[in-house]
Amino acid sequence: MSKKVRLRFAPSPTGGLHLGGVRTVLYNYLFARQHHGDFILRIEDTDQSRYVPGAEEYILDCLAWCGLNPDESPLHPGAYGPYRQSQRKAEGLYLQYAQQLVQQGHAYYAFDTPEELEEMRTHYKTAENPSPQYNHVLRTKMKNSLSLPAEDVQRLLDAGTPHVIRIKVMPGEEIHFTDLIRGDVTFSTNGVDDKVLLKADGMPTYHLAVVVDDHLMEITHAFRGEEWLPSAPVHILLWRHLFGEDKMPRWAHLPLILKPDGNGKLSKRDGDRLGFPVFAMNWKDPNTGEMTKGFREMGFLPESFLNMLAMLGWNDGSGQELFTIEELIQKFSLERVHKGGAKFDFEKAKWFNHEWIKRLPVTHYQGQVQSYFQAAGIDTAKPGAPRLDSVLELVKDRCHLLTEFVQQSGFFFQAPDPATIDLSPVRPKWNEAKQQFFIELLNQLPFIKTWDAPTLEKEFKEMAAAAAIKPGDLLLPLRLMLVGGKFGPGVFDIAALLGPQETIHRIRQVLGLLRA
RNA sequence: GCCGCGUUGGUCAAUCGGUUAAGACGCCUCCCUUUCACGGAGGAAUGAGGGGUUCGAUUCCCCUACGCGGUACCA
Repeated sequence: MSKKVRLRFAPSPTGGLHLGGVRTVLYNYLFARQHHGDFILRIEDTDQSRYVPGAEEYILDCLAWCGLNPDESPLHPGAYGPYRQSQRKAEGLYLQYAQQLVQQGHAYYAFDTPEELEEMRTHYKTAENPSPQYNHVLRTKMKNSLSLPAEDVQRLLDAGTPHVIRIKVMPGEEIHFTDLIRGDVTFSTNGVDDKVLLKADGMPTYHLAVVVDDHLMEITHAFRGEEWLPSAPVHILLWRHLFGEDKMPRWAHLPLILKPDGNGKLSKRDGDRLGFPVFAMNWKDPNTGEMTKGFREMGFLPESFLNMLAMLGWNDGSGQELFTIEELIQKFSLERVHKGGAKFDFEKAKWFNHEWIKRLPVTHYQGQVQSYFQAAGIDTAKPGAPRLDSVLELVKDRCHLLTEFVQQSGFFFQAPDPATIDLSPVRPKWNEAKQQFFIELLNQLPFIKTWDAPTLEKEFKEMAAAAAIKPGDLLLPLRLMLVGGKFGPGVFDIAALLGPQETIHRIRQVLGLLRA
């Protein structure tokens, strides 16, 4: 009987949730669900200097919006708590393992101050080696329990001298592991430095924490961004010394999401610069007060957001691009995840959203659209107004973003101001015959027995024929009267939803202007 | 610099040694629509370079180039 599959997403609460982070969550979630396992959220708040209030709650909110709710989290603890590393540190979880490593001879105390480290780096920096590492050769020249006499070390320790614990990496060894996406990856320990495991403030670094916590939480599979690949050997060494390499979770290093122009990781700045969101939801930096737009507020459906992210680095090989979350759970496979990074394409993202707007029932997103109307000061519920769902149904084909419903259908609820309508497209060709036609139309409209689009169209065309005017010459004026612009669904569909009273009212208003 | 990982159209990408190298987004043309879209039909556009291996390489191997990531008491 194999162990239950358990995966974790371990963000540090330092700001908005990046779309790459959401994709990592998604892949975690899909894999966990597919294997009937657990998906865990663990907060990596080991850097107190980067603590941002509200960030953790924000991450939870983003996951909730996406529907990627963890089975265990700080809010819903399971049997493996606590789920914040700061709390785990308070329980002394990390210190004991760090000390165990020192006792085993796999780690050591280092007393170098930040200034001394800085000095070392500038001192040993050369053209060939711009970033000297605290490693097996340099550690002999530094202040640590390997270079200092035992008595000195004990004295420093007794005096409470600030110190860190570093891993002791032995040179000349090949470390390799099998990445679930990349296959065999090999490193030489010669290039691995003596990473700090436990900081002077007693907090573990990511390196120690991720290993200890993954073990204690019985994580079986660990997905993370490709930027972590270079530190994998440190984690493997730690696993070997602490818990046994065979107990280590299977690693998968996900490809990066790149900026659309040029190269490099997609950053919040790229979004600002190019005009698209990078965070899942609006994020307001509590320190600067700066607000960064999110996909949700930009008018994205969680269904399309996830679908789009899933396809950024993965496909099922069939050419299918539209997937429900259930289909993704069923079909997702790490073997089909790309190795190379993918440039983010906002146009394609909007296409996904458009597809989902079309395929989902409008009632599914009516609430959110309603809030956009509200924000625009448009009351969709005033007496006599068309039903919002009918309106949305009619215009959804032309909306890529939920926010576009306002521009596309606002006129249903708020009559265009006749004074501001641009009548120039019809004015030059306006004549007495047309004027008469609309006067006659106004007279006939109240007598239409069945107020629906087909009937209206039939009546309208019959009248046009009787007046010997091409219907085409009358449609644009009618559209301008009802809509206020050259856009929107079929005019008769619009009139049908508007109802007789409002239709007549709008025609009359503008007709008066055209006569002048 | 060093280490690691990558590299099929503008972008996302299929192909797991033999194909006219799919499909999608975007772009262009046409049709539909007496608005704008949707939809439909077409079109332009791709294997970084060089060596091997092989009857045959986009596919396997090596080198080069390029890109990215890492090289913190940040994650």
